[in-house]
Amino acid sequence: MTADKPLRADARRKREALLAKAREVFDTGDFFDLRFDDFARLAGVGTGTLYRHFPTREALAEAVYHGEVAALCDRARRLQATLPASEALTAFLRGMVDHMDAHKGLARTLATLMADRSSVLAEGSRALEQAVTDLVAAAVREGAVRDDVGAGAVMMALHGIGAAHDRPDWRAEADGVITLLLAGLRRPHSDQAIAGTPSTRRDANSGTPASAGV
Amino acid sequence: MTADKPLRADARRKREALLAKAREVFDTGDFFDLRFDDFARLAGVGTGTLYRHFPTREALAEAVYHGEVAALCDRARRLQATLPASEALTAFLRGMVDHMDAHKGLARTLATLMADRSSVLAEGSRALEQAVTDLVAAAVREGAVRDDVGAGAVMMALHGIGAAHDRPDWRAEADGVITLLLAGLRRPHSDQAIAGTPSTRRDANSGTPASAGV
DNA sequence: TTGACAAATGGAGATGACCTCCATATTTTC
DNA sequence: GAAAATATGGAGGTCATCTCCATTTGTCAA
Repeated sequence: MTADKPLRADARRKREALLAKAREVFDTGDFFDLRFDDFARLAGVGTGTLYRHFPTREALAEAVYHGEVAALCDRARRLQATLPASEALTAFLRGMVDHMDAHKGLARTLATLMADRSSVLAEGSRALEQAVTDLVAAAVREGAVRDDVGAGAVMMALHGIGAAHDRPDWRAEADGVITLLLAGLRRPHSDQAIAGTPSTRRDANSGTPASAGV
Repeated sequence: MTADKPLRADARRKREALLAKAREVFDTGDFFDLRFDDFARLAGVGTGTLYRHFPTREALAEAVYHGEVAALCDRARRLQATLPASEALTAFLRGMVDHMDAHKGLARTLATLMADRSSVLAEGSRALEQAVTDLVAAAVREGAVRDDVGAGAVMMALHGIGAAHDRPDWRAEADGVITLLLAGLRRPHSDQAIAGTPSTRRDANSGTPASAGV
């Protein structure tokens, strides 16, 4: 797919400088207060060069994001090889919050960029989603986790955690979300229904959207 | 707080026109492809007038959002008055997805704007959060729902649903999130722990962030 | 080493969106 | 119906974004 060309020496150097500065500025959270041109200057690079390497803010974000995702995927794989499936899942999700907490500015920035309708990042997170899918699938196979809710739902919730930066009580609430997810994923004992009735019956029906009330 | 002045007749008319057009364009999803100036023209209003009424895109969004939130809060109150607490909560959350599904473009637009670091909207959703908080609190009082996870977590997850527009299988996944939330909220039977151990013990400790993992 | 070709750089300047300002128009009040 | 108050609209200033190309830097063969 990506036929990566050998890239000349100085090009590589500048590119690296840009990425490094980007990670730094992302983490500080100052990315949006910065003129893109000024960012170039800050990284010791001309405007043209910046644009040559990263045509848009999103492209830059994507590159940074890739690193993040790769690290998380590694971690997922390591956990899956070490722990029983459901524990691996738990550890991964809990760790995810830790990670976001430690790099709040970055998570914040990425979530913001993600929300801009540039599905560029969605593409980048494909790998992450695969990792989560694997974790969930393993836990399902192990029998500890229900099989009627896909990993996509978990991804959505994670997205919510990332996007809800600037909530005053972010950490506690993020942990809360994970707790609910994990508790919710646990295979129901016998009584399928939770409480009350779903507004629309659509358990095994992913086609027709029901345009019910308000 | 907001000392609403009587507002002259023509002003009211223009304002209304702007809001109507806004709702329309939001719902179509074309809001971001539109120069703000052109939006004014589209609503049959001069640029100056647009800016007088809504100084920023976000201000406009907030106004539209207010209507949405009010409707949802009404619905929450109605449900709470009609149904047992846990059923009311279920119905509300399920209905929320229905609503987002029916007005996907609008939800999309709002979520995007929400993510731009303009906590203007966060302010606007205060009321919605209060409604959810009330629903959860009632369910807790009724004994059907755990009391160690606040409504904030639910808000986060909802935010995730809204923000994760443009997922190909959005509807099913959104339903999945709600299912997990509801199942997770159900008061645990006896075994508190879900599966495995949380990476950091912090159940009654909202202060120190643990910079663990990855 | 040197010459020649390819690749990359950087910053001056065009572009175009955003927002302000104020002369004119509309509404309200007395 | 006239004056005072309030609102309108669009021409034009401002400023971030991005393009273009003359110049510099790196690579490779002889």
